[in-house]
Amino acid sequence: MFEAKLGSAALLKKIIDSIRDLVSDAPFDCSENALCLQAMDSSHVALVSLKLEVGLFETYRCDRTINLGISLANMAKALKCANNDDTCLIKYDDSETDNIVFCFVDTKRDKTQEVTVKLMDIDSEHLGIPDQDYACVVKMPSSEFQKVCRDLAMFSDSLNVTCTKANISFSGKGDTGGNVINYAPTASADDEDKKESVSIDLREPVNITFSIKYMNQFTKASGLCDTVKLSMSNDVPIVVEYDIEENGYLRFYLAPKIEDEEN
Amino acid sequence: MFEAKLGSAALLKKIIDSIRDLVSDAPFDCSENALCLQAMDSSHVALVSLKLEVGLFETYRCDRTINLGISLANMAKALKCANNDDTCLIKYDDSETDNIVFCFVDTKRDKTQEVTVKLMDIDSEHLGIPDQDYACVVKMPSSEFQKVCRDLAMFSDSLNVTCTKANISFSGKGDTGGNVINYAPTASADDEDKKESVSIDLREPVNITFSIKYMNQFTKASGLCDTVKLSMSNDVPIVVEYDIEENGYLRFYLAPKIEDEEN
DNA sequence: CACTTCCATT
DNA sequence: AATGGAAGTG
Repeated sequence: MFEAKLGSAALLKKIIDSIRDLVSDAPFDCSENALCLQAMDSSHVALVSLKLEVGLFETYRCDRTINLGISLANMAKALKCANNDDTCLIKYDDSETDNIVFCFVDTKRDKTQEVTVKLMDIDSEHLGIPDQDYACVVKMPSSEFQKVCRDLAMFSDSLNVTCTKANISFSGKGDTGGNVINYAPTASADDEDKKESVSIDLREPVNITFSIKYMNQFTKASGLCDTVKLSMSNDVPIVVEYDIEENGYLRFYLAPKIEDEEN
Repeated sequence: MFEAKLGSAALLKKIIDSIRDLVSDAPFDCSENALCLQAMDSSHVALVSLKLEVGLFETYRCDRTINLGISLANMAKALKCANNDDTCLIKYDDSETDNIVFCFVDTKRDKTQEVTVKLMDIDSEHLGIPDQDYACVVKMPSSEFQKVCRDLAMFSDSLNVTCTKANISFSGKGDTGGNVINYAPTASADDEDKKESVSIDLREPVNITFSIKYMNQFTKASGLCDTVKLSMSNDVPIVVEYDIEENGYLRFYLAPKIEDEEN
């Protein structure tokens, strides 16, 4: 038996909407401490890692570790049935192993809704991702990063990040044009302005290039968190991370492009 | 000579837009007391019945009963020419029997517009629909019913309604999932809350199933009225009714699906 | 947060 | 032409 209740269905909606274009079917790992999901995107280039800790839920009960494979398209359909501030209970009953049930309650309307979604078998290749130290960690407003990616995509297929202590530069170049965007990290470390500012925590300079198409997929999660954290080292996958209400995260991993010298 | 003037073209726009996908050509019965329309949908499964009583019009003149066949696509085109709060005069002149004319006036712009639409011959099979007593009459916010139909369509082709004194339940089930929506009728019969609430007037319990595709067509009329009335008896066509400003109605009739037992 | 409208897509 | 998504308004 697994049962977990979210105060509002909106959160889960946002999460699923931001990964469903990347991953069509995903295994949810339900355990005592958290609800997790890890999956490669369909072309096996990017990795999505989601963690929703117990603290996010109003109630949480997980009798035994279990893995539930779900079509995210169907899950999105189910969540679309909820109003944003409906309560959302996720329920899996061991006696009814084919399905997962989402119960939405709108108390002010005396309305109850039980949406059932069929489960599926997914071989969950739980990739151990090493927690590693990165040469450079940048935090910036997620809407700002979203715009950077959108703007660079105008002319380019790839996004180059060059970061020093004094500056972070995003750039892209294509046949018909190019674009370079620079941010100086905000001097004041005031927590006040933090949300609006770009901060750079740098051990050594970084110069690294990614497919912008995937980046633009990732930034669909911008609504989850005001701030995005980019963790980078040369020649290592970037981590694009959105915190979820202090009790979880949605992380995207993307390997750098191998630069074809002059081609 | 037939001449009837509506205070705003918006009303007629809404009406035509909500039935034009169901019925492509329709006969308007103009008589002394009302402008009526009855038509089967193109696949002869659903019936649309519209009545616009004299009270809806600012002026109304109908010398003799007459039937005007119109392509609703063309009528929609004509109405699209009007601003929503233009005045709308519908005019048919016996000396010009090929056409109907819509005159739109935007007084604050001193703008006048005459749109002429060609008439067509339609054999109007005026089906006498018996006024009957239904086992169950439910009133609920039309937007709510619209959402119910939309949500059920996510996983199912059909909508089952089960209604008792204490509860109304809409449900649907498909291969990949299902959905059950329950409403407890609002206890307070306060007219105040009436718009927000679900009311059930039940003589005997009902359990009946319909094609959701047609229901979703019907609910396009939700903008006409805050409340929808569902009149049901087992094995009898449902009536989905939207009142039009206390002086008319738009009703949809749909025969129940014959349940294939276990298949 | 929800509704409405508009735009883009299939 | 219809559906679904996005944006702006109340």
